[in-house]
Amino acid sequence: MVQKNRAATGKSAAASRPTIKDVAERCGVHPSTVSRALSGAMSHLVAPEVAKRIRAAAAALGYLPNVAAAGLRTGRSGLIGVLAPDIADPGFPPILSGVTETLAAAGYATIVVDVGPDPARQQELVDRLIARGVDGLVLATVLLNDPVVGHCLAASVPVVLVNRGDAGGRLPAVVTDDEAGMRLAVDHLVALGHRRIGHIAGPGTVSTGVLRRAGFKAAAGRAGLSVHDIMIETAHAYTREQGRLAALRLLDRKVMPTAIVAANDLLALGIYDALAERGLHCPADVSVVGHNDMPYVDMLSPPLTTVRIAQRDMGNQAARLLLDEIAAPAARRARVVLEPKLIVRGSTGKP
Amino acid sequence: MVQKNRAATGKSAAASRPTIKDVAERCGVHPSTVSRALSGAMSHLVAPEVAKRIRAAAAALGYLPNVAAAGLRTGRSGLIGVLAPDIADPGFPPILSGVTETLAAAGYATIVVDVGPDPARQQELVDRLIARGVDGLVLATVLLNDPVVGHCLAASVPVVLVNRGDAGGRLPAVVTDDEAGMRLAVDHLVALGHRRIGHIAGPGTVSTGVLRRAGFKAAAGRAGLSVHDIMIETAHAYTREQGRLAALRLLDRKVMPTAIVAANDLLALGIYDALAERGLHCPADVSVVGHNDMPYVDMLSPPLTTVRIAQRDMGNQAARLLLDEIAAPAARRARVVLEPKLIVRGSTGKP
DNA sequence: GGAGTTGTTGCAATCGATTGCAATAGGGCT
DNA sequence: AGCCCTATTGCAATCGATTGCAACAACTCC
Repeated sequence: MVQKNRAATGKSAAASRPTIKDVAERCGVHPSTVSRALSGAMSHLVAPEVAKRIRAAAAALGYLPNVAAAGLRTGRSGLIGVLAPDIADPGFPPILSGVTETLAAAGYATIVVDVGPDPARQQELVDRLIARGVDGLVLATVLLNDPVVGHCLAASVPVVLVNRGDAGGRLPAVVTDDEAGMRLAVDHLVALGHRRIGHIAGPGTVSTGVLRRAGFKAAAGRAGLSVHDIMIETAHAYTREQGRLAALRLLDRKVMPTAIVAANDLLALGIYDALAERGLHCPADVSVVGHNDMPYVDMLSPPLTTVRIAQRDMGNQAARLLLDEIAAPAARRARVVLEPKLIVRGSTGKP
Repeated sequence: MVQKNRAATGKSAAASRPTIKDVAERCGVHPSTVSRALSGAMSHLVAPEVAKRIRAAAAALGYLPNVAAAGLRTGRSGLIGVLAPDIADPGFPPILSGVTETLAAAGYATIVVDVGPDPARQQELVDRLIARGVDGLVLATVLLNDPVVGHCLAASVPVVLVNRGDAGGRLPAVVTDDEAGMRLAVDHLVALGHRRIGHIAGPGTVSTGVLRRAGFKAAAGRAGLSVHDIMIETAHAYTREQGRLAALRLLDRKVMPTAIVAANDLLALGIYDALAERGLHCPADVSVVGHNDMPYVDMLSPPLTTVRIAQRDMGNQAARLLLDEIAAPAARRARVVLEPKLIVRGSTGKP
């Protein structure tokens, strides 16, 4: 009687959604039959006419299968965790967009978590995601020697790195060719006639920081610049403000560079700030090259010359790699390296 | 023997994480005791010394409670679904950041879903989230008369709207005072001496589109402008490209406006594009005012004068509202309206 | 010394769906 | 007519954690 009542009340029965049992009762069949009829893989086991009746009843009741309950039984949650350094950083959304696009197409939902500055917190967040039963992890946050890598390996949960790699190459990753990107930037400046070139490097703890710095030095050497021609300052974080501070340090040196290559567009924004502060003009006094080609840098004054990396594509590929790994956990650790491209705009000119 | 083996093998036992049962066996107690010891609310029911032993064993095993299983029993998942119009739109991340910040502090994780253009898809995505057992929903995507509102009401799942409202005010929402924002913009331009002012309105299907358009008209009237002084073009979407097209329509009229107010910063970017295309200069030929103060519009050329809305705060308040609603489903439908602020930069000047 | 507390712990049902196995019915075959 | 095979369905265990209820011990109090 009670059930009858509940069924009759229908949706006004507040929080309690209809379950597979309600559908079964309404059709006079066993819950397992309903499960099979709605399942896709097992639906060939149920008579077509009965299946149709069940689908109709499910629709009429507004039945939605409880994914968590199914996941408990099957051991797969259909959830993927994504660790982001900072969602508000305009460089990240395109990557995320690519990741979710590919994962959604494969039936996965994504939980995005902002890590913040504390790396210890990162480990805890990974645990929280594992506790939620994620089927895999995308990390856009790893440091070069990050304990979280070992942690993930120990937990034997499928993981891919995106945008940043780890030192040992112990996990599959999708990154860009950081050294090639810097070579594009330096060669462009040298071709314009620059010889005193500065570099604002990213933090020494992340792969893009050290690889782009190394790429800068290598490219300068290959172009025939001496160690006295180049000057490097390190930004302590990939932020506009840290870019400004590092740029000021560069501009206050005895001999000022005629061009500056930033490891990141956000740092380049900071260079613009510093130049304005010193009353200098770009590109007349100092040329500036960014890195990443984040959205809308073509609207800056002057439009930013920068190294474009295929962020959305990076996200797509990372997702695909993760799906592969979920399907075949034994698969080899892949490392995809994407080619960057120089986009010349108005922030670079002859010295 | 088998269990013993598995326990001894420890973490190398591949996919199978330790369960509450493993912890219980290791301590020689019943699983329910472990649950209580680790629970927080029920931990006062277990002897302190036993609790300590249990916590130690849990840590040693690397035990993480299976959130999905707990949720199945308790009926709460600790998940909140967020529907976004477009993660890549730079106006959205600050809102999202505020939402997740407040929700994370309350122990909730968020699933962010990009809706895309198709509204029917939105309904399906809501269903998918409900099937995942979300405890609440944040919608940043609703149209003025959106069927999804009724859908959510029928499903009796806690919901708040953010940034955009619905026509009937049937759901709690956190929005900005769109009409006040337009008044700020129009008054500023009129004070500078402008009389022929154009407006690029957002789509007529979303609240910000119609309210800002109405606010523009009202402000113009109040400032003494006649209907012949003002001219309005509608953008079919909040994108740079649609802004460009609408701006071109405005610039090609017989009498050109000396200033244009955009319903959105992205549309304002499109105005910049259109001006460049026609060889016009801002603010010398045409002044431009944006709306939202999205990140880095201060770096544009010229820096954009715009109406700032407190996006992060908006996200925070929306999350808080949702938490209230989850705690007390019967609570009254609140509507929080935030005050916008005019940020004057270089894109506006005398006509 | 017996009754009544208080503090701890175990038992077993439960959440909703999935799936291997058993059971049934009906058809075709010899 | 009897047997086997196949198609369809039901049964019951299971995933991992939570929680009301019962059981039990130690202790207090009269």
